[in-house]
Amino acid sequence: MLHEEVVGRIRDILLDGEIPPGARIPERELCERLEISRTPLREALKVLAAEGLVQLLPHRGSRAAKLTDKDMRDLFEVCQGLEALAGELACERISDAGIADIAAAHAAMVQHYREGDLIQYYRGNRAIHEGIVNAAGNPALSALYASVTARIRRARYVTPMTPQRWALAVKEHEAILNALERRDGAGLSHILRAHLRHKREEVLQAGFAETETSELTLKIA
Amino acid sequence: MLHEEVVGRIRDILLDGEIPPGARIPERELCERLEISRTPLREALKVLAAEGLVQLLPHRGSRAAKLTDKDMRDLFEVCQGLEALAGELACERISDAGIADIAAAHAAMVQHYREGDLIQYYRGNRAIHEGIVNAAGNPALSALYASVTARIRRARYVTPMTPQRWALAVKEHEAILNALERRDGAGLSHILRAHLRHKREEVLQAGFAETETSELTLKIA
DNA sequence: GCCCTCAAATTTGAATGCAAAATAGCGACA
DNA sequence: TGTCGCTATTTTGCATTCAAATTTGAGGGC
Repeated sequence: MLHEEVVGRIRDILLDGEIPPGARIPERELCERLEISRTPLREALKVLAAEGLVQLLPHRGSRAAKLTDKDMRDLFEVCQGLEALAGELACERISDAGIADIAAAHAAMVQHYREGDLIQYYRGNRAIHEGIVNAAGNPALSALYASVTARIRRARYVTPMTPQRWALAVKEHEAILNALERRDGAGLSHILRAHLRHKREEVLQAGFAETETSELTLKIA
Repeated sequence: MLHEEVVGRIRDILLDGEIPPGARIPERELCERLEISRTPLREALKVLAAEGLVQLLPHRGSRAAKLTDKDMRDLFEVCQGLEALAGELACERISDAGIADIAAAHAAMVQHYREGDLIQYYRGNRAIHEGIVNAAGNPALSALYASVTARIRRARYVTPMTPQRWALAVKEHEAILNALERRDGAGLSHILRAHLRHKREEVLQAGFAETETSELTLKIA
C-alpha cells in the first residue's frame, strides 16, 4: 500500500463527508478498514493536516477540520485569486484544441442543466473550472487550486440551488467560455471573480444550515 | 519534541541551503542530529513533500526538491497572483495603523538600501511583502503565500543584484506604499504584478548559476 | 579489459511495542 | 444529590524491530 494512496483514500473519506467536520478521526478503526498499521495512517494524517483538511490536537487526537464561515470566506477569496490568475494565463497559452475541450465540457454541463441533473451539473462545472486552471499550464497553480477547492468542496455541495441562481451560473459560464474563446484574459479574470463571488454568497448563506447538520451528524455518530 | 518543531527545523535546514537542492536527505544523520527516531522524521518529510520542499522517491529515499526554471517561473506566477489578490484585499481592510507599520518597514528598508546592506534590505523587503499579504486579513492566503515564497526563497537570495535593479526595486516599493496609502486596490495589484515580474526576470537570469553551484555542492557533499 | 550476473549489505517502508498523556469511571465527601 | 478527586483504561507519540527493495561489490564470462 503506497503512502500516497493512503492520503488519497482518507482525503476521499473526508471529502465524502463520511467523517463530518469537527468529528474525531478514529485511528484504530481506520487502520482496520484500510488494513494498515498506525504508522502510515499517522503519516497521512500529518500530510492532510498540512493541507488543512485535518486538525491535529497534541495528545488529543486528530479531527476532521471544521471550517468557520470566516475560513470559508477566506478560501473563496483565495480561490477567486487563483482562478483569476489562471484565466489570464490560460488565455495566453491555451490551444484551440484546449478551448474545444472546454467548450465540449461546457456543452455537456448545459445539457445536464437542461435535464435538471444537479449532481452531474456540479461535476461538469468543476471540470470546466479545473480545465481552465490546468490550461494555465502551471502545475504549481493547479496543485494549489486543487488543495483550496478540496477544502471548499463539501460546503459547496450543500448549497441550496435555486432556479434563479442556477440560471445565472449557467449564463456566467457562457460568458466565461466566450471570453476564453476570444482569449480575453482581463475579461475572463473579471468574470471569474464575479462568478465566484456569487458562488460564495450562496455558500455563506448556506453556512448556518451546514454547521447545524454537521453538529447533528456529529451527535448521531 | 513536538512534531511541528521537527517540520520547522528541517524546513529551516532546507531553506538555509544546508542540504542543497537535489541532494539526498540523510535520514540517519538527521535523526542523530535532531535526537529523534526515524518515525517523527519521516512524518516531517512527508509533510515537507506535500509542501513541495522535498521529493519522495519510492524505495529510493527523499531528496531536497530541485526546482527547474519552469518550476520557478510557475511559482513566481502564483506568487504574483497571490500578492495581487492580497494587495486588493489589503487596500479594503488595512487600518491606518497597519499602513503606518508598513510605511515604517518601508523606511527601514530604504535606510538599508542607502547603507548598501543587501541582506538587511532583503529582510526588510520580505517583511513588507509579508505585511501586505497579512494585511489582507486572510490567514488561508497568508499560509499559501508563505508556502510558495518558501520554495522560491533560496533562489531569490542568489540573485545578483545590480545597482540599477536595486534602484528600480526601491522605486517600485515607493509606488507600492503610495498605492496602499491611497487604498488604490486596482493600482496596487497592478504594481505588485509588475514588481514581481521584474524580480522573476532577475531570478531566471540567475537560474543557470544557481543550478551549477548546486551541482557543485552536491558533488562535494 | 569490460560487462553482466548474483549475493551481501545498506536503506527504506511498515508493524509492533512501550512510555506518557488524556479520558473515563468510580467512590468519597460536602 | 451533585461535585471533586483518585485510579484504571484508553489513546497518543515515539522508539524499536522486521521484512522488502535497492544499491554496492565481487566474481565469472565474453
